Amino acid sequence: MSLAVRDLKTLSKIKHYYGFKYVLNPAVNEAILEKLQLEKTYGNRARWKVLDLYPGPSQQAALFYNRYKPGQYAMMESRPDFFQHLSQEFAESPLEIYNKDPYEWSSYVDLIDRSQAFVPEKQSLDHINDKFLCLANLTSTGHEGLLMQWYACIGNRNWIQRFGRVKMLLWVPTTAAIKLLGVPGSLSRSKCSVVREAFTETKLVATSDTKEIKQFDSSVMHANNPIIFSNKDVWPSREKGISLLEVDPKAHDIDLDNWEYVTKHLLILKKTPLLEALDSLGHGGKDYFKSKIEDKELLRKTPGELTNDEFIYITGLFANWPFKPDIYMDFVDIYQEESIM
Amino acid sequence: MLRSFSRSACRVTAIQRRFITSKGSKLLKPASDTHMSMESSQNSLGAHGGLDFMKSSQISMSPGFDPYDMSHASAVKSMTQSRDVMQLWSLLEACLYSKYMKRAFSILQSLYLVGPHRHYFIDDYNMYLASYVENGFAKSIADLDRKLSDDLQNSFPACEYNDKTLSIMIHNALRSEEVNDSVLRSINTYLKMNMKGIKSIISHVDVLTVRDYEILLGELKVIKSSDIPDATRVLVEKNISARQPASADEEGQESPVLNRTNTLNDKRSAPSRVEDLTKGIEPAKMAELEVESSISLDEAVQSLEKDAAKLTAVDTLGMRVVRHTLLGLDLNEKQREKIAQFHFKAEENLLNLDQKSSIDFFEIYRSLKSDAERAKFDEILESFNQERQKALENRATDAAKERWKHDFEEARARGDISIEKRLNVKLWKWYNAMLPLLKEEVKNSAEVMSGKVKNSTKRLSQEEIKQNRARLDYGPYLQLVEPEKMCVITILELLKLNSTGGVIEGMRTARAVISVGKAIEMEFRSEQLLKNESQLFKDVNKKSHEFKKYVQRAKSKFRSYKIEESKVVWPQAARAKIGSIMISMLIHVAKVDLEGIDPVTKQKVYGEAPAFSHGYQYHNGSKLGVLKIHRSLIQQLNGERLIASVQPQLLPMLVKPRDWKNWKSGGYYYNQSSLIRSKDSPEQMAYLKAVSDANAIDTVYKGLNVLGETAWTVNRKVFNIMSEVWNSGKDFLDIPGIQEKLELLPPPPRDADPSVHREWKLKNKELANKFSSNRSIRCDSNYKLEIARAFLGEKFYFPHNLDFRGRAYPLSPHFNHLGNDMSRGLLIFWKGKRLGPQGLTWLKVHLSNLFGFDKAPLVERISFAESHLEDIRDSAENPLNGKGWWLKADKPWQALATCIELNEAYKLENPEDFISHQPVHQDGTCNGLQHYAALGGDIEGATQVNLIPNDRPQDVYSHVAKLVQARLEAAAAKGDEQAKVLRDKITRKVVKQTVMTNVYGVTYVGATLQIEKQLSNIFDDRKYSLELSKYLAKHVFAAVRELFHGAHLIQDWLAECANRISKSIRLDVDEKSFKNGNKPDFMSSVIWTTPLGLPIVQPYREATKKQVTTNLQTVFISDPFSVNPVNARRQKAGFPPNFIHSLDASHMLLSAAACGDQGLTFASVHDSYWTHACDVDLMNSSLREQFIKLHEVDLIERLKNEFDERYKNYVQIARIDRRSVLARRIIDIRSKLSKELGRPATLADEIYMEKKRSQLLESQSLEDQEKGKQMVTTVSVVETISNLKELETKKTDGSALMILVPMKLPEIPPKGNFDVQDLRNSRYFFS
DNA sequence: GAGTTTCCTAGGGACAATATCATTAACAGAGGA
DNA sequence: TTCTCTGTTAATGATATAAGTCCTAGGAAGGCT
Repeated sequence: MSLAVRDLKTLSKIKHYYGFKYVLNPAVNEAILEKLQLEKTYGNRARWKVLDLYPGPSQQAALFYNRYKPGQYAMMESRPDFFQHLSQEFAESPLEIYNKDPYEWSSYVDLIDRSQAFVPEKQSLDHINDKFLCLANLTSTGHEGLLMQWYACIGNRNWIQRFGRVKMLLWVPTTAAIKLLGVPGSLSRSKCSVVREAFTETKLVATSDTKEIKQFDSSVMHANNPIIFSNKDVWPSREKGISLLEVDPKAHDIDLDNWEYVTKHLLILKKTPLLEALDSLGHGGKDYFKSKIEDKELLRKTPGELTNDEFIYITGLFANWPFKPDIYMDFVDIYQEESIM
Repeated sequence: MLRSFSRSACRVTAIQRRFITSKGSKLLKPASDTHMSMESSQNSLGAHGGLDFMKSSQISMSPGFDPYDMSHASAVKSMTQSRDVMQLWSLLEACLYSKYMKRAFSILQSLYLVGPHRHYFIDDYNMYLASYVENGFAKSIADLDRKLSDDLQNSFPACEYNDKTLSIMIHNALRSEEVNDSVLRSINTYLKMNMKGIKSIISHVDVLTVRDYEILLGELKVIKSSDIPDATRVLVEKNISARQPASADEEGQESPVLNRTNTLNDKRSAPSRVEDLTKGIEPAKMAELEVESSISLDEAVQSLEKDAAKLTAVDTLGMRVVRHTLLGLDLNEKQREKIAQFHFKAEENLLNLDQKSSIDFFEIYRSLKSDAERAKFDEILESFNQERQKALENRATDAAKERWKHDFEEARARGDISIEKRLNVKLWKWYNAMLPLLKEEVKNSAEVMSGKVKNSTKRLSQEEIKQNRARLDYGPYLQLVEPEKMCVITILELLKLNSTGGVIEGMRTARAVISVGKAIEMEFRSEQLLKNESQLFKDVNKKSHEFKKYVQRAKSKFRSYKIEESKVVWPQAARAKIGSIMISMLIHVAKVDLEGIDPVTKQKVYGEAPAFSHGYQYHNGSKLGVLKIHRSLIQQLNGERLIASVQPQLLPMLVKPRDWKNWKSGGYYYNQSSLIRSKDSPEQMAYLKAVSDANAIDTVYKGLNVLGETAWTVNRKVFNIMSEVWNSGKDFLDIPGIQEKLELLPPPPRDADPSVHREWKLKNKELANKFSSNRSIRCDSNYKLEIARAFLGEKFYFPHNLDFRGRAYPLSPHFNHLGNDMSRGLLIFWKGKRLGPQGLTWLKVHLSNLFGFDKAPLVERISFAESHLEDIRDSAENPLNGKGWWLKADKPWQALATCIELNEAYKLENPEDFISHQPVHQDGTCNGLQHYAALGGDIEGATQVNLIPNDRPQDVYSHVAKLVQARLEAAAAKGDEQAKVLRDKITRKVVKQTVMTNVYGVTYVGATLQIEKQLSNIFDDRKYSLELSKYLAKHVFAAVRELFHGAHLIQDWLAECANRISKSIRLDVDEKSFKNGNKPDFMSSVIWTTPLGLPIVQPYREATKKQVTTNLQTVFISDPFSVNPVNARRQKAGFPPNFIHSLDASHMLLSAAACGDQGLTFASVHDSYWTHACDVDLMNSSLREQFIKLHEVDLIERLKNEFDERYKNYVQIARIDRRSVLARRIIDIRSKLSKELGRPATLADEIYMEKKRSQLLESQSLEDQEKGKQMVTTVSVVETISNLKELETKKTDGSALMILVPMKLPEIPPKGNFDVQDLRNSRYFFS
């Protein structure tokens, strides 16, 4: 049996979209699925488990299910209007709806560990998990933080990523996609793009035809050749567009704590020559690294031009620095004191 | 009685008066002139209880006076100009001091171009000219003549010289080698050129030196002795007679200064303004008296000291006199010996504790037997302290440096090379490393500025070019203070800022750079005063003691003259730039030695690292520049006494503060402080200046001076106990214990659930927070204790100034009587008074109050103390090892002090004979509510807060608690779960703080937190208790509202007024305010005048901050001169409490003045008033009288009149239904207007139209008035409508029409029947 | 159908700061009229 | 000589940063009496 696929006109009647955006043109969604060629990764459909976070109007879910009929398709949605919509839509279908907030970490513990309602297979780190796929929509600007944390979870191997290298298909605001896909030396190079580089292989699958897409690095557009759909297919449609990312986690053995400290601090001074920037890592940083780094060419580069491998190299030196600062004291507590009588 | 009846009478008079004054003043005159003209009519104005309100409010509302609240465009223009002017001034000043005359001249040219400033331009030119002369650029008299005429005719044609210019010319003429005929001719010409009389020329003591006066008077005989300003005159005459003993008599006869008619031109030299130390005595007489006594002393010194066997050498004669006088007192042997050995070196820094062989002045003073002896002692101590104060204020940095050097040399002598070197040794090394670097930089920037380095001539790298460009910016400021001093300042500032701003082991960069810049500026200012001083007095014969007094007096006069004159402050950006230069140099050179473990080899490694490191940290995604201090240094700092780094401007004073005479003259001697500390609000400053110049706030000065006159000393017994506790390092009462270093929790495994990571982060933040707040409390306590230690046995004073609402605060922030229980416990009055019967009982009451037992009738409180006599004795004699009864008090340290005092008294046969120094406090019952009750005439409220006589004091808090209880019962009965949980938990303590702060406009959130603090003791679950607190806060608010209904009506009225004012538009706004469509920027802040005449301007505006590039990083600082829209929210929320505060401040100042008149020693903490135990009754009756005096007038009515007047013709925006008749008429008018304009009319156009109408209506000509009446504008249409309220709609969509309506303040709530006169018999009003 | 309740959203607040890029304004200099 | 155009630079404005997201007021809607 096939699930009904609602069109934009119908779905736009849902009252609240809670700041999220969805592509509601079935043709576009079909084209995307076509392009992804998920069947190559997920051979065993019957044991394939899909977790759909913030499914919203669920057009994509319906299309997905119709196309692949995975063994288990679970949706996590707690927003009243959407939950209600889903309840009606999929009452008689094999799709499972869980009234839990994907924002809460505890929702996953409940779903997976406590209730055992959705138990994915844990797989080793030498390949992408071929029984578990995660779909999510994080297109609300307010949820950008969550997106970044999910990326961090990939590095930490916790959250759903504890089941191995779980592929994720993420709808995100185009601005976030731009930030994540920044390459060394580009304008949009930032810490989160280094995170992306370190932990994942991320591809731009599709993006709306808004003007921000000029800011994607040309190499990205070239290599990923994304589907560019009309922003009119997005609901609710504003001037800012959304993009779909295909995230394939990588295995890594990075000394995370030190690496975080080093990248975070160096990238504040994106355009300052590395030698100078290194001084901001701690007392006497300049002298120490100058004595350790042989490659003077590297010292002339700026943090914004460094690749993750170079960051890892610097992290290694940092870790062996006898007088390195305490990286866990790296925060401030503003708003105390200041009470001048 | 109905309010409307009593309220209207006053209004008529106000308007009439305004009419009179507005006719009398000219529009374009500078504000101060306008006020002068008003002064003449002031006598008729003082109708209201003799307070200064009327006089002052009229000044600030006079037509010519409009400092800030003008139309947006003109405000922006004038403010940008005044900002430019400020910047130019500070640059000009800097250039002059560093002798860049060329650049200075070009700055002058820029200043000249600033139109509105033209009026004052001559002052700037004079400054330039004086510097030109002083630095010897004028080769001859003719040379300068040429320059002057050339400058004034060609460069600055619109500028005219004034008398000061002439005095500079004269000074220049007198500089020439010999004083011959041509000099005389020139001088005569100058004198003839006077604008306001010769006397006016001669009055410039800041230009003319004593020697100048001598020549003018003695040799050339071109001026009369009576023309010379008082303080200087005596000096000049004495000097002449010293030089020419033969003619001394002759001159002497001429000199008696009886001429009192010379006040016309120069107010400052008015003889009635007697110098600080000689209050009340005519100067000339005083001088005579002193000459006599000191001369005889001089002789006596010789004879007496011959006998003294082992006197320590004292070099100056003055100090010999001091010591001599001390020895002449009736002292015991031990004291004599101490004095004999004491150095009496004023230069010895008070803070150099280890080197100070201390002498307990207080102990000596207390042991004196007669009043006469005490008076003599006080006088001599004052003159010694005068010198010490000067040394303290001026030599702080040198003293620090000397100490470092000393320690360094000592260490070197010992051959000490251990890694843990003493801090001072390090500092000395840094200093020595930094100095050459700085000198080089000073030289470089000097070269850049003098144009020697051209970017084009030499091949410079991009960076050097950039650096040179920056040098052009900060260079001038770098030349002002000796490099040596700047180095010391930088080091001290950075150490002082350790662990501030929430940074764990360091500080915020932004704060650091500004602090350093500011400290350098401060140094420059006081140095500048000193330099000028020595320059002008260099020829004065200082050898004899007799002269010292005159010199001192003349200098002090000169100083306040100079302080008043200074108008420049360095722009924040300049401070930051200078600071960053200094800091980056220090970062470069300051190193610490380290040892650590190599993570790879696991070997011990040694190294060296910069002591400071610049980096960044994130907070919520925003970056924060931080300056980290190396951990090894932090550990050392914890153990050090950092007292030396406290700026002297932050310490109590050893002598009586300079009296407040003027809005920027008072307090410290070598540092300027302003009457009101309104952080960068030029708006309020402008108002303040105007009323101050018109002498409309003399009561304020008087009150403040009384506060400043109170002499204090440290309670040695309490200090010793505290010191013992402190040194144990354990936590005790509110002093946290020593904590080594911050231990954070280890991170959880990486693959733990994200929620675990989150928990870990939160916990660590909490730990860090706790750590640093403990650290800062301990550090602050350390400051207090160390300052107290330095001032042990000393007599000292707290100079006060006001916050923007008029509340008084001591200028010295660390240690003062406003501080916590600990500071208060340490302070006692210098002066002692016999307890007497009343005093003894009050002391007991005081103790009872300190225990929190303060709401019982006095008898019960007395018996409370009496029933604990044994505990008191135990606490006093065995504070740390006894039963520790005092520890149970609400305010333990003060309780301990009182226990000791009582115990001492009871040791006497008759305790009433005890001489007590302990301040006894009298606190109002929720002082804010007292004022509200008086304002609203609210009988029930008045009863609750003891305005109405009663035999038992009322306890508001218990009462509110009861009401809340009742509400909870009711709610619980309805099945409210939260109410059920809470109903038996409501105590007085739970609601107390909320009730108290409710008056002061505490927000819902704030109240919730307060209550949560109390509930957290009962409930463990933080979340749950927070929830309950929220619920309870609502009930407490409601209960207070119910109980003080009248107060809340007033409060709401005040808030609504503020709301409307801050959302109103002046008629002369322009389009710029309308830049975002129909949402104009509102510019009017709430302004009112306190009963004492102090104008208050609420400073809440939307701050605009900008990034400023400095050497280290950019810093984000706000520009105080930018014109910003008001922050309506804060204006509204702030006004009710601020208004009440301005009233309690007025009450305090009035009481202070009254108590001062009665000879009481008086101190106050806002609404807690202190005096000697024996004087409490006297003070109490004063407090009541002054409260009555304050509230006799209907203050609310008067406030409304003031508002109506000040905000007359303002309009506000309303929304009405588009379909109404009114709306249609308005649309009609608008379309007509559009047609006339040939474009769509905007709100701005409408306002312009309305402005024209109001101008016509207010015009003098009847014809114009008639025209105005005929005019139909969108506003005039609204005026005809009476049911506007009904038409208003809240809709924001198309159905609503935005219209302008005249701003109208709400009607005053009706006043109740309470008569404030009843207060006179209420003895629990303050208790 | 009026009023109450509930739920959403905006919007205020503390991106209570800083590096860097983009855009605009100002300015100087050259070249043409 | 004066004026206009163009290239350069200074000044100003905008945006991203990290990564658990605070709360409450106000308004619309929806479901109830």
